[in-house]
Amino acid sequence: MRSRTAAPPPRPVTRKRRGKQAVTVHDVAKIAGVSIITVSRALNNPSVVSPETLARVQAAVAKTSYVPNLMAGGLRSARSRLVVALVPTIITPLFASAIDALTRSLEAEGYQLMVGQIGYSHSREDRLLEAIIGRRPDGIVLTGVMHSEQGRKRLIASGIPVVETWDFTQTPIDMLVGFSHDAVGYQVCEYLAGRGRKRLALIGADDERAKRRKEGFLRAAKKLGLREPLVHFVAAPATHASGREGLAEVLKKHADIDAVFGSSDTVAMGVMTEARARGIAVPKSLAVIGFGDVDFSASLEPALSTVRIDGAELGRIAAQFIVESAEGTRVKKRVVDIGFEIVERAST
Amino acid sequence: MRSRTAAPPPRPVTRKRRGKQAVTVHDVAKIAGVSIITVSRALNNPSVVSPETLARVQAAVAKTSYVPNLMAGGLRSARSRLVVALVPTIITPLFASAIDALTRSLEAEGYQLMVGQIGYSHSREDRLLEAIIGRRPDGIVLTGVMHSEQGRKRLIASGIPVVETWDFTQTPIDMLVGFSHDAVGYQVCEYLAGRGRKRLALIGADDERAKRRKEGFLRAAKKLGLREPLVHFVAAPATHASGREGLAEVLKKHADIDAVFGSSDTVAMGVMTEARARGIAVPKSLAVIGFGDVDFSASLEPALSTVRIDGAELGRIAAQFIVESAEGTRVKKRVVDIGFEIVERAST
DNA sequence: CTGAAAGCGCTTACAG
DNA sequence: CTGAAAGCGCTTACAG
Repeated sequence: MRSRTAAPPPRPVTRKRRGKQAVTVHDVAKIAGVSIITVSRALNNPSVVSPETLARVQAAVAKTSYVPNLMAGGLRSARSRLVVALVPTIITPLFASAIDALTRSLEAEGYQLMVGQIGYSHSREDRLLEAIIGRRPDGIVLTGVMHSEQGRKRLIASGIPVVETWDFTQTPIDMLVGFSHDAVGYQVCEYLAGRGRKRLALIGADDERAKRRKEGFLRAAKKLGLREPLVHFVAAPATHASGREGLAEVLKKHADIDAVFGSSDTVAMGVMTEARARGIAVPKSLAVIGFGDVDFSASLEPALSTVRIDGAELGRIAAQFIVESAEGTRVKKRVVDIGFEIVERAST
Repeated sequence: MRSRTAAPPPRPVTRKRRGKQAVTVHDVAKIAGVSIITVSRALNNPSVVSPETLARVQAAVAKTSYVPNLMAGGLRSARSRLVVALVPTIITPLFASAIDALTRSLEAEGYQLMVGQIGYSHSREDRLLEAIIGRRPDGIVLTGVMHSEQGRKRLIASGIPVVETWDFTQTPIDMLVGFSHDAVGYQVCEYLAGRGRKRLALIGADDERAKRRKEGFLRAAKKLGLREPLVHFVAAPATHASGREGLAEVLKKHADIDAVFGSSDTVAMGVMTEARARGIAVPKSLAVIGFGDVDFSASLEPALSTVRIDGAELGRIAAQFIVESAEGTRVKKRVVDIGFEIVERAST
């Protein structure tokens, strides 16, 4: 007995338990015959406890099916080990390989990725951001989202490391891994011109990045002395149907269009479908190129030319940025351009 | 001064702050001139505080950009207000509308949805489950995943409410909203037979649900006196390319196949692509029907017949199950069959 | 309508 | 290598 007048009261046996879940460090410690801090160390830093102690703790963990409460750990350590990725919608096949690589890379370092869909509208953004910041993630990865000034301010104010991806902006919030959409547009135009195409059109979504591709595309066309390309934009997200309608609209204005750059492979597929329905031969009469090189692009008939981004590499770099920031390492190179590649297939 | 020998020491002014983030209830309370519990009430239960107090707290919150730490709140209240949805992969368009409805319904009740991808392999399942249970979510929604016995046991042991979706099993873990895949297979077979098709094939992924559709499909074929349908299954997830290859393989065995049921609309699209490449007319020589009624199905050429599931309704019901469980309401009807609908379009 | 105290389940110093 | 105490930032009783 120490200097306190009374021993601390034992933990009440009657405390509420939510089902069988509420196994705590205390239960494990008791069974293993050690203190709670030793249980914590055995789990988080096993090399500093003796082999026998480790074994006893592990046996107790197994016996009780103990799963540490990460809210408690995160609260005390100010390290949630949670990373949130924000995407426009959960289904965009474009981001699949990047999200996948991000998940795996973070997992290898002991972090978990959770995905939140922010939608293309800005209305829910504020509430969602609050809910996310409230969880105190160790990092946030933005994938093709968040361009409201208020949202940006809120993120900066939160002090949470932020990695923007799939883009290359002049004013990154924090860290960035992406590529220049302007350059994509420019080079795709050059590529189509190099294949002998002269009367171009651009079809797809009106999101920020597509708009920047448009600018590069139009600039290149001007420089190359081509007729100004027709632009048909619809509200994001653009679909297969958008591609079909887009081609129909574009042909109304100029029946002589000989090449289309779609804002995604899905849109480009829609363009090809509409062309076929109208008896327009691809690529003979109309060249079609997409963006993203997704799952189905290579196996379409004709196979779809497209722009490929190394999503896996992008995901790995984003993970590295987050982990280094969370570990307190100074991330030196905070902006990475991963480039892109034009993939030539039968459709052009 | 009360009976303690010394006043509690003031909160140290030097405590570490992570950036500007570490605004706490204490900071807000100080500025508003109230106690921390009043701040908590103003935020969570505003009707019980006086209008003037409420206004002062709200002003202080705005001034400090305070975002409550949900880890702390969740730890104390044993209510994380977090729901986790587990999907095979983040991109499956099939689940998009359900995830979307789930997100919105939960949000309306003050819960957040986070999506975790479990993959089709079972190798990462255990670690992922531990990471999820560790966050103490108020509910878990399973979407076309989790059939390892160990995983099921672990979930049951956790005591967390679980809703299984997109399926109708004999032994639900807890709650369930789905439909019978066996019935889908049976009725699709009847439908194709009703359209005069006699030599059927099934192409797609080998996941649990597709296998059950197969069983219904084969049973119906037998009952109707049709030749036993050819089955070509590939490892999940099946792609557009799987559909192309599948048709090629099936035709090697029986060149006279006159109808194909794909395990997803993407697979069915691949089947149509391969048919076109081979000069096989759809639907004249070959009827094709898919599963899921996704985004692009209606705008393909020919438009794709398919099986539609009301994903939005499914998502809403799943959200209701979780919220009622979390609020302590006894959920009476714990199993809901939402059925399905065969959508006839040009491809059949 | 408002507040002081206690405690959720961990991990961080600090000590030995 | 191991442990007792303190505290992360909230919310829950309990009291007035």
